[in-house]
Amino acid sequence: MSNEKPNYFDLVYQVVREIPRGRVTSYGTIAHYLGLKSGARMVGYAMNAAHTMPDVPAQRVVNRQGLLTGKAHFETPTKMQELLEADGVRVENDRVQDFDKVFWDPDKELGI
DNA sequence: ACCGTGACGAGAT
DNA sequence: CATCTCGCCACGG
Repeated sequence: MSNEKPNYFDLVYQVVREIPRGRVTSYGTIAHYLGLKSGARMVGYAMNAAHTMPDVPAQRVVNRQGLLTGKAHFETPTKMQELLEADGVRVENDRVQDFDKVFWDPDKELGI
């Protein structure tokens, strides 16, 4: 049944919108939450098109190391860091400080 | 219709 | 411990 194909892009946007201000998460975490074990790339690619979607704080999504790998895709290379700092997240040398403290886990926060 | 590429991650060597 | 390779889905050429 389920003739509908799972549109992961949309699912990713839904999750990203739930990220609270001052928190961040990783591509792989979102992917895992959606059931994609190794679909982290998909999440990143979805973010590439996120600028077409409103209310999608892509700056709150970083890689597993807490690095702002996608900063180059923002309006300006420093925009991502500025947005994060505006959220209250400390960023230094393109890396989120206290990453484990500001980390937002959907499995934990939203529940499974 | 086919192939390559892409804001990543985990496992293998 | 560092490096390499494969896998995941979608989209462009």
